[in-house]
Amino acid sequence: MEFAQNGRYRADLYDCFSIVSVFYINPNEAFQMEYNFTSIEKDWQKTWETAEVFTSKVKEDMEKFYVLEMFPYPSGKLHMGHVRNYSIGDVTARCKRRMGKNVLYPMGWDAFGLPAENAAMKANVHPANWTYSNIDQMRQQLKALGYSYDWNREIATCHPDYFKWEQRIFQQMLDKKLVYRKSSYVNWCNDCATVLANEQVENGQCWRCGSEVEQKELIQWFFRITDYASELLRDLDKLKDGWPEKVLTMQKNWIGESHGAMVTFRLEESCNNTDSIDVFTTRADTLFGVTFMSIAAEHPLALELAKGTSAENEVCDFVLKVRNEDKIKRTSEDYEKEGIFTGKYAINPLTGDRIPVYVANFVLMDYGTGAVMAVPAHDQRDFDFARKYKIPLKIVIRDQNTPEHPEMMTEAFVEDGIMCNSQEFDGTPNREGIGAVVNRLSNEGLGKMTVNYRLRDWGISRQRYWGTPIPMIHCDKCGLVKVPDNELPVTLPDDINWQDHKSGSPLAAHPTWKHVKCPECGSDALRDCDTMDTFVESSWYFLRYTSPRFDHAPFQKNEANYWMGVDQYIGGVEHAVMHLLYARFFTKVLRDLGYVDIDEPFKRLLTQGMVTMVTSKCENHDWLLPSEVENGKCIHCGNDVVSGRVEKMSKSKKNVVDPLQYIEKYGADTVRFFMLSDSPPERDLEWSDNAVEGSHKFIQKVWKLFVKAHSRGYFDLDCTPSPVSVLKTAHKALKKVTSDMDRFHFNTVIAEIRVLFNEISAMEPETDGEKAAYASALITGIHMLNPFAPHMTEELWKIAGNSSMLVNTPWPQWDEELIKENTFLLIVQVNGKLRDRIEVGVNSSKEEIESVIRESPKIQEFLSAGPLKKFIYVPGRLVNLVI
RNA sequence: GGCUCUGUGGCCCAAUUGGCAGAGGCGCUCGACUCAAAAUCGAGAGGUUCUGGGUUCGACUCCCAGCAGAGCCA
Repeated sequence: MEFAQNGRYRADLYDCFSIVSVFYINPNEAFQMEYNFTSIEKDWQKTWETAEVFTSKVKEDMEKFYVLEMFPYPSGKLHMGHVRNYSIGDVTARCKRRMGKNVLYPMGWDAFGLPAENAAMKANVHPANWTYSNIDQMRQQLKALGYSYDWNREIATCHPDYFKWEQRIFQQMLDKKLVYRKSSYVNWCNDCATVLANEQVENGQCWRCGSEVEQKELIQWFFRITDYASELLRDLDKLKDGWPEKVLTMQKNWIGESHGAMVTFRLEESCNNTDSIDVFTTRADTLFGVTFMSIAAEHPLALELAKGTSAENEVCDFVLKVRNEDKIKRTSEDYEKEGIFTGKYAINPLTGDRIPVYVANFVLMDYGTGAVMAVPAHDQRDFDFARKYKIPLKIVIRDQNTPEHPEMMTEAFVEDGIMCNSQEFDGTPNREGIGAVVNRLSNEGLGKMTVNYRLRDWGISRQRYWGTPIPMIHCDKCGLVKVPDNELPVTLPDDINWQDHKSGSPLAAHPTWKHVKCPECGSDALRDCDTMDTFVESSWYFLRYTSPRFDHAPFQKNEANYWMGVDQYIGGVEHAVMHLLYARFFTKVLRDLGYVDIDEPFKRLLTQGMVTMVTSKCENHDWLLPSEVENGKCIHCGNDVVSGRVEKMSKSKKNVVDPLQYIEKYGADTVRFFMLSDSPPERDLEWSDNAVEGSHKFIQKVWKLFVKAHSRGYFDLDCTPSPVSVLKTAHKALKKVTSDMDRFHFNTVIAEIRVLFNEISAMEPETDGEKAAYASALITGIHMLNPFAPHMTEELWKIAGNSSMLVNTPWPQWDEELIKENTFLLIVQVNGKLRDRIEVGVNSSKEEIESVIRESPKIQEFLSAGPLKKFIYVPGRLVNLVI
């Protein structure tokens, strides 16, 4: 039976299979012959689910493989970034499964967070209802894509059975002194009465209400991640084979280890019971050049020092002004450096010089001790500051070009040189001087070598509703008391007045929720009304997946030890620092709490590129959706549309397409196939309707080839395939595909599969042996295509007469004998330039090759031109004659 | 300003250890089919591998300098 190859047939495919096409073929066969992706995909999804083929269990005798994608926030709508992320993961999972690994491939929801509260305010729908209904929608969308998740392990972090254990972990961390409370400055919106994350501050204003954001000092809960700074840095080494270099670098920079010295500067007169200020410096060699000191506006002494001096009011104004400024702005290069003299002096520990103490706007409390020794002659920022405020400079390192007098300097001297004006250290190269100076300080009890980290402790308090309640109680008599074990989880109250935007934390504003009896003394007490940063939930969810319904602990140790670590983690590079660092931290903490025996959660990490698309702009209607552009014109006004840059798909630029529409139009297999076919996973992928169309055509072509072979009975032949070219191509492809799969080169895998099907479609088999070879090549092709287009290949597998499921069928093995070549095309170069190609035997010796070459007329020409100086032979590839 | 990554036909991208620059897709041209078009099938064109140096018998690949873009940090 031939397939109708006219326009109407194809149009029918597009119109979702009107009955017309059935008239071309036998009605009984029509059902199974049509590529009706809608029903094929639905049927197989149901079959897989019923047969529980993706359910995973610990099998000690099998090698495990844990594939994980960064779980989504349940916004309710899948976008192309998700589709790409999960398609990469699913191909990996399906492939490893068929290669004999015991695969764990779970999915769940990062379900706490602000959008649910915004929805509650806007639409008066409870955050829980909003979230769970979004989850239902998204789960359905994921299922429609045919991802092979073990849905039995699904978790939602907003479920009490999940955050109960987070509360337990919090309390255990508290016992281990890994949790503490301290006062710190936060972005605060007065109107919304809440803390804002840095990314919620836009141009110094609240992203939601637009009012001015202030810096407010607030008591907050912190995780002592700095206790693990050194291990987090050191263990990056264990990841260097499996993680992208750039992520490792980013983490390393973020932790920011620097070796230096802590130096104590005595205050001339003690202040507020403090008689010294500590500074951290990596440049102890410049200590003799210190001419002033700068402290942060947030430094506890900033206001105290000026008390009682004539400058008190001015300093106070300045400090308060600076404290309200955005921290990111304060560290930027073009920020105007300002400061004010507090009127007090510190003493240089080595020279005894009086050092004026300034408050400076560019010094942050977050780094080091919040106080820095200023060496204007050898630090550009200090230099600028000193010039501005007419503070003297002192040169303590010089080379031959250093001017005699500091006044002659036009910029700071930051190079290495020889120390001068430095007492006994004069003449010492400054690098050596660092250790020598610290030695003296340490002998005199005024300083010591120390390691400083840029990494700060992790502030986890959020004055929000939709998060994990902090399981603590404040009692006037007993202080901070843990909520007893048998009262966990502390759950959220349901009856919140969402129309009241102004009362800040909904938990604090709730009339009854916070009022409890102290578990220790029974007197009236208050619940802690903060909830945890949602990054906490995502810091251990991969462990919960290993025993998601376990109800005696966060997870079961033996299950976790079997499945962990994650063999392949896949997600966006935007989580390169925060999430991945927090998850690494939590893993180490849980290890130290005895829950699991691993040091690192993610063995291999793949950061997938973005899905990009060209942007379109109309001068009357601004950015346009792809659907608002027709033939280069705006559909609203007919003006020419200007195509902008290819950028990450974003709602603001409107260069977005909806995955669901494409699934409906082309099927999940086509969409998945396209997501992986063009670019390697770690690079950006440009969305193009034409290319998607191309993927669909290929999928259809495979279908048609297969159906044709089936109708001609090729799959029923009981004879040995002839070793024809197409069979050889199939086995070669299989070999390359198998190895490229491992390297995540899915785009080259797909290219290889296309090559095979191109050759198959060009072949007209005649003998039974050829027909059998043809069928065998098709089957091999289906095997390789299966992880990418699982539904269609499963259907074809069935059509070919198999009663088993392809998902359960082991990955095929190529026949090395079949792909072995006896000869190869030898490249002959003369002086590096290609001059001839000669077919030679694979096992030819160097001598045989040389004599063959000498017979080549083309080469003889060159040989006669001069003596052969060198004969280079690369076995199996080429020779190069140097003449 | 520092660090990292990327740069190959018009476009997305291959090229495994330094060894023939081209696998695959999109687009384009031509042909077959058609009254015509679409689709399908077949054929084909298309190059300073970002630039300039260096190492080498030989460089897309390694090194140095620069340019452009992206990311991270300051």
